Amino acid sequence: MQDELLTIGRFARLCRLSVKQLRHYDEMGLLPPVRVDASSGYRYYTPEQARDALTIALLREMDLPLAVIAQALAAEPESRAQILRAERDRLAERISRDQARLEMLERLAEGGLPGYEVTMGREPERRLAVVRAVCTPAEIGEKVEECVSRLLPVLGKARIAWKLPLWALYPLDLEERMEIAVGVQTPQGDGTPGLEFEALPGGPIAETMHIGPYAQLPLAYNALFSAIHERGLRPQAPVREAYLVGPAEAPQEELMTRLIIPVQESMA
Amino acid sequence: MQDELLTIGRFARLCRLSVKQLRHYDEMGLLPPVRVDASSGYRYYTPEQARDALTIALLREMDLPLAVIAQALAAEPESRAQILRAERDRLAERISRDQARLEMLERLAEGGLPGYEVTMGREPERRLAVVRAVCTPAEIGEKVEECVSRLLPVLGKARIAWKLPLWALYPLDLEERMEIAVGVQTPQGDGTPGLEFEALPGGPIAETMHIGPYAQLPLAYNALFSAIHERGLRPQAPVREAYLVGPAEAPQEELMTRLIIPVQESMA
DNA sequence: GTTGGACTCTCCCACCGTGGGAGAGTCCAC
DNA sequence: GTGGACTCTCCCACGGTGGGAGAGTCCAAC
Repeated sequence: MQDELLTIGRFARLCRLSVKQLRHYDEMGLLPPVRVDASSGYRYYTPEQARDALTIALLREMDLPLAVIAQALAAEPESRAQILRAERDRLAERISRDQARLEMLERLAEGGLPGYEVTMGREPERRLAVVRAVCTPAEIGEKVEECVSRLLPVLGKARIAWKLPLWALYPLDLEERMEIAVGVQTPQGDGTPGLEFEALPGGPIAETMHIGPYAQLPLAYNALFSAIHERGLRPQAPVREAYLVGPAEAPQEELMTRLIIPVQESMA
Repeated sequence: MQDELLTIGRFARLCRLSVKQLRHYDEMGLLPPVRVDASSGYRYYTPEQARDALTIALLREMDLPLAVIAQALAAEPESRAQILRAERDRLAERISRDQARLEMLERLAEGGLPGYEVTMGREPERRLAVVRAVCTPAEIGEKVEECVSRLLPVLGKARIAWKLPLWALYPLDLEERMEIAVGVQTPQGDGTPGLEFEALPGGPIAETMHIGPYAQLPLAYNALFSAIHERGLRPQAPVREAYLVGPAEAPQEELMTRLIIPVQESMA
């Protein structure tokens, strides 16, 4: 008795979808009714279509875009699994982003925005031995780690004396292609292969201390840049981070990072 | 020197916002420029406005709606913290929903949709002693637990003999106000205060077995309803779940739940 | 002065998925 | 054949952002 045709309203109730949704899925070719009456335009569905409709509802529940669902429904099981895995990864990434957001929001809600004390001061000249990398804003964490694990062996092999803390240098703007540098202060090492040098000029800077996970650094930068702009100063690249207490020495919550941004009087 | 005025482009670069965004925030009154040239319409910002702009950027980064950001900026610190806490809760809830989605997607990607074997069969008549509750789809889990912890003491006190498994009954449609029932099969107990009785008629049913967390039940229902509709049958309320292995006996991954939906030949 | 290039303005349209509502037409049971 | 429930199409709304058209403005270099 499968030939029985269902009007859109009935079919919608069966599948827990709205009539609007079904019409939309028809329009976009995702789930066309088996029959559309030529004169009245009425859509008619068969009960067998409930399988696809339910699957659509299920995948929508998981927030897959309709376009992706369309692909998945049309694909062979293997490439369908491929698509679903890709969506799973997308979702997993969103969750981890949201986790970071949640922790920041937590901190904001508890401590309020004024949680950071920004100090204007002067930095001495420093000469850093660095290694460099290019990355997107999202990759910063891993790239810095990678840089550290490239840097330390080179320093060791060349028997270069250096002192903590580790430093990292960043451009002022978070672009899709940012060049970063990770290094340590040292007077030695000229000409060591794999090593480059960065002369950080001394001068006026704004700084603050961030205590907590690196994912919450944006809070500190918010305070820092606010303070700089409010004073009518201009930030100067590169932004410098000094890792006073790093992940090897303490848990996430106790990491200490000193953030330094060189500034220049804007008009003077 | 704070009186220096910035054009929208400069200001946008300062705050890592796009010109479009700034114009939008102006239109909606969230961040109006200090000065708008009457004849040219040019917007001019002061460096002090960077604080608000950066805060907006920060909160947007955490996905707060602009309307909420506007509230938060305008509010006193205490009610601001209130707002942020509310947003935090919203985000936390989204994360947990996404977690459930992720697990389902995982299962879908690995096992594929055909992971469920649906059996058509017959159920005998059953008489359940139940307690009832009203809830939204999201609350089902906790409400069922609560029902169980209401049910068992009543049964114990009234010295009613009953047998496992625990059953739950649900309406066919997941509405905002769903009435659910949780109970056990027993021939006794008439008139016990706090206890109601539900006579489940025997007859044709469709069933499947779900193994895994309750958050993944939608997958099983998808298969179950698909099978029912494909055969041209009509599901009959109430949907029955039998908790063969519950959370007290096994970890999440090993929970066993039997899903039963009574059916009726659609035309016969 | 004038010119050119970088900037800005406003206005409209697009995305995504869904819902609301208008106004007209259709189905079916009584 | 009539009423009520259903369906149709078409447009607009939400959120926040971006793209692009076409016109106007600013400022520095010549």
